[in-house]
Amino acid sequence: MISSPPFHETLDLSLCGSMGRVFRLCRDAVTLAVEPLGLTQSRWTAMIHIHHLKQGVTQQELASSLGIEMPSLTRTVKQLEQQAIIVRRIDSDDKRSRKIYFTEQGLLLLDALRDIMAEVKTQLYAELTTQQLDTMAYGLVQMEANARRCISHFSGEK
Amino acid sequence: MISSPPFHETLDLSLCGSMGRVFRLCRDAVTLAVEPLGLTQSRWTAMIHIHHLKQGVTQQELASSLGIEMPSLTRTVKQLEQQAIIVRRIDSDDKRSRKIYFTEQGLLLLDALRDIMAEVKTQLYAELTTQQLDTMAYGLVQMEANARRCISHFSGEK
DNA sequence: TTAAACTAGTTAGCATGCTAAGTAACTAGG
DNA sequence: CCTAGTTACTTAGCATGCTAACTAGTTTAA
Repeated sequence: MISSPPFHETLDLSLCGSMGRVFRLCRDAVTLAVEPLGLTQSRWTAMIHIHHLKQGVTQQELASSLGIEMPSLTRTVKQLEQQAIIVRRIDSDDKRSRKIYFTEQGLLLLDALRDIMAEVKTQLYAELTTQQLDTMAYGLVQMEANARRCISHFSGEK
Repeated sequence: MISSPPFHETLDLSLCGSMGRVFRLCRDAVTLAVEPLGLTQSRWTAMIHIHHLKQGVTQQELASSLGIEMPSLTRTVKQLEQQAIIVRRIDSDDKRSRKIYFTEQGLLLLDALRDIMAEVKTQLYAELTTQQLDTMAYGLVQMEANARRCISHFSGEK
């Protein structure tokens, strides 16, 4: 157990630097594993979210699920469409929004992706107990709330 | 306590997506708070690390401390030098390496920065016990090791 | 001692996040 | 019904991470 030095000493330095580094490494691990499928990080992440949200999701909903802004998503969905992994159809009820569906080819790719991800995930969570993972999840949720409060505090102050 | 649903359900979706999102939010919180100082995230992060590593640190050492690659750092130190926050001097013992020092102006800025960061840090860690923070730190260290192993596994396989 | 290998740093160009500002479609108030 | 505001999406351009490939010192070994 790496319990000393404690968090506020180990990570004080970079504050959230460790989180960013671990995030990039995990991302790279998956991206490397799915490389044979020709997907980048933003593309495989989006595919997984589309799958969980069910097909016919709007870009707005997808962006929100991914926790990114619309312009960031626009680029990714355009690429997925160019690769013929998804198609976008204008919603007949609201012609502003575009609903996303997997193509047949996209569905095949999704299956392959999910198999590989299950494998990688096991490796990334190795040596961590469910309880530790839960504590981390709780901490992340709490820090997210704290950060949002902090951001509105400082931007309101301006 | 947000203990249900557990980690592997809440975060399965994005795998490390939450981490990335929280990381970006924390970063934005600090960057917003230090905005009056005219610093971007990469610049204030580098300043804090230079401070902890002591002046005269090489770019190599700094990049390693930040957990980023040399080319990423090159851009940042160049900007810090342009802003007259640091100076770089060629090491007389090894003319390839450039050692980094704060200017007087840079030291003043550093003090202001550290004051603000102490404040923000308190807000970001609010509602989290030392034990929870330690568990998170431990988890991050473990996941970092897992990810590195995973990456070498998959790149070796090619 | 001199050629090969390594190391510190740079440059160029990609991936992915963002904000600001624009367009087109929908909604609500007069 | 028309204007004003809102909403979904796009475009343009910045910030920061990366890899690949270069320069120029340093080290190693024949």
